[in-house]
Amino acid sequence: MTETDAQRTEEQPLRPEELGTYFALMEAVSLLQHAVERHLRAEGDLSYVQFQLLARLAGSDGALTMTELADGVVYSRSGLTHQAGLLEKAGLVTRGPSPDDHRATLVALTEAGRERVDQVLPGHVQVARRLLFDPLSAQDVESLGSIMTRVRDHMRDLPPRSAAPRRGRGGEQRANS
Amino acid sequence: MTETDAQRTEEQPLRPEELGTYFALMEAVSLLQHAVERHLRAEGDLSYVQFQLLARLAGSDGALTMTELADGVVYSRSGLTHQAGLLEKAGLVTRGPSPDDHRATLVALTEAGRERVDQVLPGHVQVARRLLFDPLSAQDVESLGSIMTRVRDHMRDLPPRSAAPRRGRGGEQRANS
DNA sequence: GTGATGTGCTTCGAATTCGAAGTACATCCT
DNA sequence: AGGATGTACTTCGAATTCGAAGCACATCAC
Repeated sequence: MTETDAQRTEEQPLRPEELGTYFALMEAVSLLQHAVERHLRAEGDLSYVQFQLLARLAGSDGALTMTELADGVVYSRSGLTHQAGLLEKAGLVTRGPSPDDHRATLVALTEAGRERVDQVLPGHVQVARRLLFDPLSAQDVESLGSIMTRVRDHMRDLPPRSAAPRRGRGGEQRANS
Repeated sequence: MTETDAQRTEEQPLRPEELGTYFALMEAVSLLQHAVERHLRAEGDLSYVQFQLLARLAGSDGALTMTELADGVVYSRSGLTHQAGLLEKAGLVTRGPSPDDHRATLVALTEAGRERVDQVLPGHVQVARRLLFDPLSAQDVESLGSIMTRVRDHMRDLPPRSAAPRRGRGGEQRANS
């Protein structure tokens, strides 16, 4: 974190090295995500989002509010409402009002939900291992983890909305037609 | 530490190191993808897929068939048909029959399509730089590129089908139709 | 206490994606 | 040739996602 040029984020194009890295990253993750999704659908009749929600509930032993549950998984509350409704209809979670906040909804995992997670988790892990970790060395895994953790934390701290990132001095205008 | 190669892809759970790497990777790319998508929509009224298609056409100067164009971008031909139709209706590409294969459709970039790409590319690159490359050193970029290129090529070479999750018991035969 | 603002969640509509079935052309086998 | 198989692409229907608008509750100001 020593040499951080303040002007790097200006108008400079990406160098070939960076471009290749960017494309490889996006395509690899896209492939991985589709493979994982297909496996989850086949083995447990779950979408990736649904699995993420169940896994997050399994992780934190208590119940979570809709907003806490959505954090980092979906980008709209309505999407979560839909998925939570499906999971509830499938008997994998329960929804109930919070005693604390009477406008919040607490979501909790049912026994069937926990079983479903346990059912698909091994296969999920196996796909990740075969597609992602097999061609990597232990050193690669550590580097990748360090890099992506940094990137993720960086993005989380950035203004999530495009709300005035920095008092655009000069041309921010978009001559649209 | 002893490496049991043969059983790595078996039933072993991921070690905490690997799990953290996996989650960080997926979440970071998800965040990046959403940010990029929003930017493309705002600046050029394009979805990420549409931009990828246009960029791919701009890269290879000639025309491409639908299948070539879809490769690595969408995972169903029907999705490409839909998007190509939208792009054609917007005047960004043209579709015509191939003189070689009379069942293939050649897609080519129009002048307006090239202009659109040039219009959104700087902003796209800027988002990628700000979100992805800013917190990374040159060494990180190189490592990430090397790792993800390897992973991507590994996935491309794998059997794309998810068949035979277990040793083939039961029938896979289609005695129908 | 009453009103104004903010938070949590849910409909509602539009856009996108995929898989399965269908059509048109090409290629291979006998 | 003639027929079977394979390839390229296009409808068609189902499922998912997001954003905007709306409702219910909470919190703050006066």
